[in-house]
Amino acid sequence: MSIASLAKALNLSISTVSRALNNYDDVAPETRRRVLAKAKALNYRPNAAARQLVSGSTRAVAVTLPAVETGEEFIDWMYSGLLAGVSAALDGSGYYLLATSAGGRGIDREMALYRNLIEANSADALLIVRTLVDDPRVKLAQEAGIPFVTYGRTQTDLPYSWIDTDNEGAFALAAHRQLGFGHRRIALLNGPSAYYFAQLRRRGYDKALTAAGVALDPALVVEGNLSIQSGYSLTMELLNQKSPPTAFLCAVDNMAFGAIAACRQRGLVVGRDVSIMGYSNSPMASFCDPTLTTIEHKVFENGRHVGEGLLRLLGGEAPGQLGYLEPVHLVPRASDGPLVTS
Amino acid sequence: MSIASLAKALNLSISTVSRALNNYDDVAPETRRRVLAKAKALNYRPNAAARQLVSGSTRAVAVTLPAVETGEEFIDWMYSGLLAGVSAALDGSGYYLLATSAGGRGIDREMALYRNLIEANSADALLIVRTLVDDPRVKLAQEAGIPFVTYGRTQTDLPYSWIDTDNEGAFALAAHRQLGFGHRRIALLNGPSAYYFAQLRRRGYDKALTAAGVALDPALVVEGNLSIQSGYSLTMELLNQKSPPTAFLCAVDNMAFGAIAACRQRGLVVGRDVSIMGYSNSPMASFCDPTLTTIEHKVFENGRHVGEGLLRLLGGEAPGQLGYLEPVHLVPRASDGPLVTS
DNA sequence: TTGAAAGCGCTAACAC
DNA sequence: GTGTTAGCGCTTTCAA
Repeated sequence: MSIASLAKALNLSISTVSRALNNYDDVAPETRRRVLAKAKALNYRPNAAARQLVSGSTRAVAVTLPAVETGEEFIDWMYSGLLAGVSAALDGSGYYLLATSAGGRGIDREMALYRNLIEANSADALLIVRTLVDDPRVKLAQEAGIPFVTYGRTQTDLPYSWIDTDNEGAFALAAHRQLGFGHRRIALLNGPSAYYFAQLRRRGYDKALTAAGVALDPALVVEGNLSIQSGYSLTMELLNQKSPPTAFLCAVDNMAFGAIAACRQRGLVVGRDVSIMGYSNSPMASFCDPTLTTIEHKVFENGRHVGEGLLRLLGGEAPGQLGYLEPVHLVPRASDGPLVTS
Repeated sequence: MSIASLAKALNLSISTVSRALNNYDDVAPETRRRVLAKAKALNYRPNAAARQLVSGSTRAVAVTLPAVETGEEFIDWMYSGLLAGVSAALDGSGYYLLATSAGGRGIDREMALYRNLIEANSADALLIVRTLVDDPRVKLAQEAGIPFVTYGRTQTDLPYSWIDTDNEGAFALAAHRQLGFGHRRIALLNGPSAYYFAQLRRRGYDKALTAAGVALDPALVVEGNLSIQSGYSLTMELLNQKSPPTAFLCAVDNMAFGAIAACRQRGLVVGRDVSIMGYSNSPMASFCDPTLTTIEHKVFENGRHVGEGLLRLLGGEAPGQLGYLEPVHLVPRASDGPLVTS
C-alpha cells in the first residue's frame, strides 16, 4: 500500500493525498476527510525509508549501551529504568528509541557504532549514557553536529545538554551520615575513575570527610565494576587491612549486596558491627537482610527528563540550554548505624 | 558524502562505484581498488534510508519489550541478558536490533508497535518474547509474512521458528527435588497463566506431584507478576493458610527473594523450616542469605541461539525449521532441604 | 568493463 | 484547492 495506490483509489493526485495526510491547511476539508477515511480503510502506512530519504530525518534517537560489567547483559537495572523513562517521554512524539549494545567491548566499539549511526544518517539524535571524564562520544557528536543529550556530565568547552544526578551531593550526604554515626574509617567502593560520576562521588566523599576534619586515607577508596561480585571482593580486601573500615559506601546497591555477603561471611553483623550504604534504591534494597540504607535515584524519572530534553533539542533548541541536576535523597534502613566502640 | 560525489571525485559513473562497493565481480580490480581507497579516504558511508528504499530491506530486527511488571522498566534482568545474546549473534551480520518498549501498557500497545513496524516496513524480522498461550503477535507476523523467531512457544497451527527453555522439565525437576526431601505441601508461585511458560511450568509441577502420588491442591498454586514484591505478598498469603506449604517453587529468582524475605519476617529459617527454590540463577542468587537453590537458565546463550535463528530465517530458511528446547539444570544451594518433622 | 537511466515511496516547490 | 514535477541516494537492469 503506497501513497500512489491510495491516490489512485481516491482519484486524487499523490501530492493532494500527501498534503491531506500531513495536515497541510490548503486541502479542502471534504477531501481531507475522504483521504483519511480511505487511508484508514486501506490500512495505509507511509514507508519509513521513503519519508526518511526525502526528509533527511529518521525519527530515531539512538543509544548504545555499555554493559561494561560483564558483556553478557544488554543493559543493567539502572539503564533499564532510564530507558523506560526515555521511551515514555518519547512516546507519542513520533520519535522512537533505537538501542544497540556495545556488548561490553568497550568505548571503541561504542564509538564505531555511533560513527556508523551518524554517517549512515540513521538517527536524528543521540543519547549518551555513563559519561567519561573526557568522553570521545561527546566530541564525535559535537563534531558531527548531531543533537545529543548526555546522562551524566563530562569535560568539554562547548555547550551541551545534560541531565545528571547529584552524585557529589549524594556521596557527601552518605559520608556525612556515617560521620554522624561516629565512623571515621569510611570506605568508598567506587566505580571506575574514568567515569565522571565516580570522580564526582569521590569529590563529595572527600569534601565531607575533610569538612569533618577526618584525614583522607587512599587505602579506603577502591574501584570496582559495579557488580555484586566486585562489591564482595573489594569488601573482602578491605576487611583484610590492618585497620579495616567500619563503614562502606557503595557506588550501587549491587555492590552493597556483595559487601553485605562479605561481611556476613566474616561474621560481622551488618548494621551493628559495620555500616553499609548503597546507591540507587533498587527493588531488592527493601527485601534483603538487613534492609539496605541507600540513596534514592529516580531512574525512571531521570529518563523521562532525558527524553524531554531530547525532544526539546529535536524541536530546535540550542544545545547547552539544558543542564539539570536531579536531586537525590536518603532512604534510611537497617544496614547502617552508630559505630560501636568496644 | 553521497555516492554521486564519490563518483565525481573518481571520475567514474555512479553505477560503477556502486558495483565496486557492493563486491560485484564485473568491476576491474584496479577500479575497485581505487573506489575502495577513495571511499575510505572520503569517509563514505551509504545512506541507510536510500539503500533501504531501493532494496526494501532495513537490516533491522525489531523487538518490543513487555516490561509487564511495573511499566517503569524498559526490560528486566532476563531480557537484558537475552538481548545481549541476540545482539552478540547479530553482530557482524549487518543486522541490528531495534528495541522499543511497550512501557508496561500491555499486549495491545505491543501489537500497535509491531503493526507499525511491519506496515511502515521498518524491520526485516521480528523477535517475539514472552509468548502468550494464544499470541496475537505471532498471528500478526504470520499474516504479514514477516520472518520472526519467538522466545517461548505458543499455540498455532502454522509452522514457526522458536527457541524455548525446558520450562516443563525445569519445574518437574524442582518439584521432584522437593518431593525427594519429603515435602508434600509444595507451593508453586507461578507467572500469569496467560503466558505459555507459566502453563508449561504448571504442567511439569503437576506431573511430578502426580507421579509421586501427591494430590494436587489448587490452593498451593498462585500467580504473581514476577517481581520481588509479588513473591513476598504471595508467600505471606500462603503462610496464612491453615495448612501452609513447606516448600515454595518460584517462577523467577526475584520472587524467591521476596519469598525469603516473607519467611524471614515470619521467623522461619529458610533452608531448614521451609524450602525455597528460584529459577534463572541471577547474580544475586549466590550472594543472598541463604544462597538460593535455583535452576540455571542461560539467558545469554539462549539469546545467541535466538539471534542465530533470526539470521537463518533472514538467510531464506523456511519457518518451522527451528525449534529448540534449551536444557536447564539445577544449581543446588542452601535455600532448600529436607522436611523437618516435629 | 563501464555508463545511462529507471525507479523505490515520499515531500515540497511551483504552476494552474 | 489541486496537480505536475523534481528530486532525496541508492541499486539494478539494459546498452554500449
